Amino acid sequence: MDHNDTSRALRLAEFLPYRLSVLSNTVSTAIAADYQREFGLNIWQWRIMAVIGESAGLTASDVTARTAMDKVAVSRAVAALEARGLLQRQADPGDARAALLDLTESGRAIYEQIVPLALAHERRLLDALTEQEQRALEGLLDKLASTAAQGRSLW
Amino acid sequence: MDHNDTSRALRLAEFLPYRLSVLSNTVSTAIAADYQREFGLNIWQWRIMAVIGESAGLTASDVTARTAMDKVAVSRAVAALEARGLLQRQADPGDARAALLDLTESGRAIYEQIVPLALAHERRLLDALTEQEQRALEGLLDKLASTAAQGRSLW
DNA sequence: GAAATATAGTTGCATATGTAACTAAAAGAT
DNA sequence: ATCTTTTAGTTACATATGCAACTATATTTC
Repeated sequence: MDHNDTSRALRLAEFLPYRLSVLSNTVSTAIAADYQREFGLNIWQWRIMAVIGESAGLTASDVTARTAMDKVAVSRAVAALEARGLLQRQADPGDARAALLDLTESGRAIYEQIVPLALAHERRLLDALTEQEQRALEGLLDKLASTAAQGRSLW
Repeated sequence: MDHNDTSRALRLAEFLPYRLSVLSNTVSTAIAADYQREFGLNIWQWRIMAVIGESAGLTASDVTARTAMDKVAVSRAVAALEARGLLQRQADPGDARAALLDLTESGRAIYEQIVPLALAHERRLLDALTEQEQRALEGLLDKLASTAAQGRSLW
């Protein structure tokens, strides 16, 4: 049975999509628990704070495009952040349907606290790899992501 | 700003946990849509069929241990598969609480059809990589998974 | 410059998922 | 042997999520 033979047996533990899913879930769950405990934020709220903290004045649509979240998830997370006073909406002068999003002062304060935590999580993972492996990982993830995304549009 | 400096800025698009999550979701969503359309199975049902197809006679607990699913998810997916006649439970002679799970004939028939599809999905991803990159990926995923899992127990 | 079409964002509803509580059987302790 | 604790699996409930329908504004077409 050849390695490329698609008629070979399938072992779940070795199946790439399964492994990616388990790895991603393990990582995300650990981080999510952390942010929930420390700041009462879920993953989606945190993602939005991350992109707005990085570039203020984006609209919800911009956020949707940059976070791989759907617009409903963005809408809900933005509403929750606004309700908590971490984020504010400003009328978009050029488009009355849209709103420009910014962190409030207290949102910014939390953002400044989260970033180092997030980077520490990432670092803990990357520290298990050599410099060379880290670079290899970058490249592999890029390739896989673009291959996977391609498929999506073709089907 | 040094690459190892945790006080550096955070860019979501380059943040490893985020990239893993997006990649895993893209892959899983594509596969899930496929299995849903072709066989009416969701990811969890498919995972259970995969492990039972691979080793018949496991209990739900065994499945829980091998699939990184929680026992409630396993219970529900097993119930759904049984209701559709794809899987059957047999009393465990040694433990009256447990049941031994097996694919039915029609379950087995579907299993035989899914395996090549699943492998084709995997192959499409891996074909974007050289042989060497594929081996590197294996190793990196192993390292990351074990590092991530370690964290989980410590926290 | 209407009418038709597309886009930004929200809401409602149906389903999925996670946590905790539960039942029944096993295993361990005294 | 009985009492206690653990384990297998299910059920109930509360919350999260995804999809479709909706409102309001922009954009395009004729």
